[in-house]
Amino acid sequence: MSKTRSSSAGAAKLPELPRSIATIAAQHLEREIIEGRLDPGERLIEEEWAEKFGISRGTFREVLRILEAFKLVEIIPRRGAQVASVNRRDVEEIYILRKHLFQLAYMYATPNLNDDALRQFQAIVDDMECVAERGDAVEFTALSQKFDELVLDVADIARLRMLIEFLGKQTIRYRYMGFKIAGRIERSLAAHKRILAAFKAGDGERAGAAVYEIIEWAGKSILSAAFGDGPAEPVIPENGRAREESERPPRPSRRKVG
Amino acid sequence: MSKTRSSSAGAAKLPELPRSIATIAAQHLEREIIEGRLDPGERLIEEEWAEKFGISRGTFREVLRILEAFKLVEIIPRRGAQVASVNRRDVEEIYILRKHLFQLAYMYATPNLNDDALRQFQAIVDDMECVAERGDAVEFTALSQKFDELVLDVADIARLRMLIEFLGKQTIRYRYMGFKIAGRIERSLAAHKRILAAFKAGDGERAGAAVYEIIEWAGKSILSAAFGDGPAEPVIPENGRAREESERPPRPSRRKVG
DNA sequence: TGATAATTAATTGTCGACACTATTACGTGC
DNA sequence: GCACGTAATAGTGTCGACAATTAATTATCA
Repeated sequence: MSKTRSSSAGAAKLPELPRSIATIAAQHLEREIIEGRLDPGERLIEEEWAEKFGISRGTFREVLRILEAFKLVEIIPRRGAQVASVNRRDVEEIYILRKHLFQLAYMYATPNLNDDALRQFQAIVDDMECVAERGDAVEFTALSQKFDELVLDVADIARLRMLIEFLGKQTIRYRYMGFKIAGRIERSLAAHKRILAAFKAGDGERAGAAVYEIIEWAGKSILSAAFGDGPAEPVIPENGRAREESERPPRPSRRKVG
Repeated sequence: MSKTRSSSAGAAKLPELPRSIATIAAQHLEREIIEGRLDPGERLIEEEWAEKFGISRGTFREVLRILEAFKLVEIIPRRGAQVASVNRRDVEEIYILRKHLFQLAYMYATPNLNDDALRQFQAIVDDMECVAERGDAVEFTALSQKFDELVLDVADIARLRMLIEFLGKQTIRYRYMGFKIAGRIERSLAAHKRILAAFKAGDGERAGAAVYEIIEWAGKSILSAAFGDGPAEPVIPENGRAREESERPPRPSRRKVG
């Protein structure tokens, strides 16, 4: 539904340009990584995966390059590729940016809202309310994402969507943890109600502030859920400042087990 | 100097991991595109360029994938790659985001400032003042970029830098136009003085507001310089909203001339 | 027994070739 | 002269093979 991104009206019917095999394979591997079926740091052996996808190594190499650009895999020259790992600091960073970017999206969306869009937002919030009673976290998250998607459609800044997607892909693994966080649904629902009200009032500032807050809260929750509490890793720079490679699997071991 | 990004202290001495040939070639082609030596829409024939770089087509294909991720080339399956084109709306978008992202950078940098960093900023502004008297736009721009780089170092949010770079690469072609804009140096110099003062006062808000303004102004100037005035292309959607592919070279013609 | 050096195996880097497709150029009929 | 269909050609899609390099294993020596 949000896949084709043909949000509102039964819009466009682009010629649906054929996607290259590399792109398709990239999307598949991306899902594997994003949805956590592959562990961070896990090696991605070209021949192995090429065979899995039924493509040649050369083509799979393109796949790796694509995913490298999204920071989903790390390519170490002459040593191979591995699933990118995300440490605590990375998640902190991403959530800092995420909250600001969504704030922008919601702010820029507001003046573009029309009655039709407002109705759609209202419908989603209604659904949320319904789902919240059941306590269905998975479905609630889907609705929340639908809401965000629609906002991005309305904001109509293609690159803003790209930036958010770029960051989002790197944290979905962790966002799934959000399911279990106590009070998440209630908070999020309340936030969305506030946002909807702000939308109706044409108050972009307030809408933006509301997402900002809820994302900030979500970020903190996920951080403590995933990495335990404490104000970020102690981060004791060796010489002034050199976090960077602080935490990394010792080295991709050649054989899985032996 | 800003190349190695070893900002302040004579930091780190990472093993300087060897870069793959594809990465290097990608950087070269990137420069060609970014610095405007290749026209937007120009076809990039694999064999041709592979030979130019002394690499094989397969490797150049990786190059194309890398640059595609940065939106510097467009790959149309079964039809080939071409230098990405940027229309007026793209530039508008990019500048909207650019000003917000830099605002963030400057805001987040402020609390991290120490005396050493402040001295460096002071030095750059001094240089700027000097260069401004000569009216050397090129050198002034270099200093301005150095200033930005340093801010990003201090802000210390790796992904913020990435996002800014991502957007920046797509507009350098146009930013060069900024050289010629009347009053640019004076305005920019004044802005940087304000920023420096804000930094010294530890006032991130003010610093952020200052960059925001100067970038907004720069964006507008470049827009009118590059595309003429008028409030964005008329953008008359065919069916609700479908700008997207509005303006694009008719199709990459097979042969250059005939 | 522990450390170091030679050997072996696994995996990446790179290339050249062939198959396939889309675009152009040409030719035929109306 | 124009529309349509057909042949030629440029260029991409894909593959398999070989060379180079790194990491793991074994052998050697103190």
